[in-house]
Amino acid sequence: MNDVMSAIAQRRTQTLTDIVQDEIERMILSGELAAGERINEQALAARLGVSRGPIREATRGLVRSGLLNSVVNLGVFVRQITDEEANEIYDLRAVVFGFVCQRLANLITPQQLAALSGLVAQMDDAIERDDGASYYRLNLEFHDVVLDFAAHGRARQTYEALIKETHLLRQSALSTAPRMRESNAEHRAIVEAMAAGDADRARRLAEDHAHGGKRRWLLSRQEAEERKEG
Amino acid sequence: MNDVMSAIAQRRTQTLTDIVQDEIERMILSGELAAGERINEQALAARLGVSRGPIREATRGLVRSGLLNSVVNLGVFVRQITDEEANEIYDLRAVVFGFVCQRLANLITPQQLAALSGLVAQMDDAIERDDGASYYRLNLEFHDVVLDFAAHGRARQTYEALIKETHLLRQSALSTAPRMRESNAEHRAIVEAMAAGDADRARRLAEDHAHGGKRRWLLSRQEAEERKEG
DNA sequence: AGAATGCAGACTGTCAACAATGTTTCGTCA
DNA sequence: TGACGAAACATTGTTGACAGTCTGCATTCT
Repeated sequence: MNDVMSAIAQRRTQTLTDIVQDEIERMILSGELAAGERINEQALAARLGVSRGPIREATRGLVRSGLLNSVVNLGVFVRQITDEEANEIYDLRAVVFGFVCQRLANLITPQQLAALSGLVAQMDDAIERDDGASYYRLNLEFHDVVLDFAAHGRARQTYEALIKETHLLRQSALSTAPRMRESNAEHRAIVEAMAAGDADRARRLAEDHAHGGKRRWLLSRQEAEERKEG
Repeated sequence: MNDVMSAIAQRRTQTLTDIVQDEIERMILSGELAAGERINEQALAARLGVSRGPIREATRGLVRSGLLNSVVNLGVFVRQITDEEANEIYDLRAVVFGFVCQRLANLITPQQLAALSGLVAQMDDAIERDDGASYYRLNLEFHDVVLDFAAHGRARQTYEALIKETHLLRQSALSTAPRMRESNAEHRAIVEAMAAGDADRARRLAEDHAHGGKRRWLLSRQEAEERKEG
């Protein structure tokens, strides 16, 4: 019964194009589609059991949001991000996250502060247990919750679009314990600035934290290169 | 001869969908399509002499970039921006413009400084001549040039997307002389901060300037309301 | 042997038709 | 007269087919 309801509701609010778009997005972010790879319309249409129309409409949207790029008469490809573009994306991420934290510092409630502190504590635990997977998940949740609390829809939207693009980098998310410790210390400092109601400091720390993310990315990439060469 | 070349080049780089997309975007930004208005696929297809396929693909892209929104089985509509959304967009614009000016302050050349100063002077002239149209054009050019000089593709892209969204507000661009003077004084201050190499100050001034844009928008809207009531 | 040409297959770009959904009009009944 | 229902119309969602373009390979010519 509930299935039927949800199926109908689904059908009422989602078109095939929407479903296909989500699916392609998922395939890209999960790495199922590698950067630079071409999307074969016919093959994908056959696999999903739809015609090429919805596929083409879906890819159009993803082209516009930067996940794909399109070449006339050749098709659409999963976007390959250059180092320079990655740098720029990180820059903007830092700026937007800084803004969000500045804003949140001015309107955060004690309950929200407790929630953020709790997450930081949980991340500390995960580091002690050397549980990288949990840390990764909690880290995502921390940023997600901050975006939620800041209650700024457009900032959230922009930030999430940027995050999706960085996912195109397919960077090894694995991080060493020292790096996780460093990152979480920055989290704690941000929360403390918010607790003190020091919006400017919260902003500066948040920007530094995001830039730290770029630095840690560059480091882990460099190490990967060295492993490959050695 | 050159015509042939360009015609082929056109065909090589632009598909019908691209052309339609540009056209719809133009129609929205020029006000030809009002906010909230529905886009009739058949009618538009007939007018442009194409089939509905390219129209649908084009609208999909514009939905993704926020200029249109789509309702299943009803069609796509020119997006209507609420006051809250407009506020949020102005917030982000300020943040991005601040970042751009901060960056530019660190790498601007004497020639570029001279170019910006020149624009500020021209705007002063336009104000003295009470030439609102010229001021409007020069103001756009000033921001455009700043974005250019800053050489940050992603920031430019994000900023321009935000600008397009604010165009959905269809605000009377007319501005009074005192307001233009205020705005241009802010321009001059930004350029001076850049000349001094004071990136932090340039950033702060640029953010204030963008927030001033929001304030001036609210004022002119309020006046419009009062005119309507009175 | 190497370069140019022609051909076949695969794929994208575009279109027209069909199916499903929403809206309006008009007639009927209380 | 006004509310209700059904049929006609308009519009979107989806599909399959056709035309144009690109790629790779075989063939031909030098």
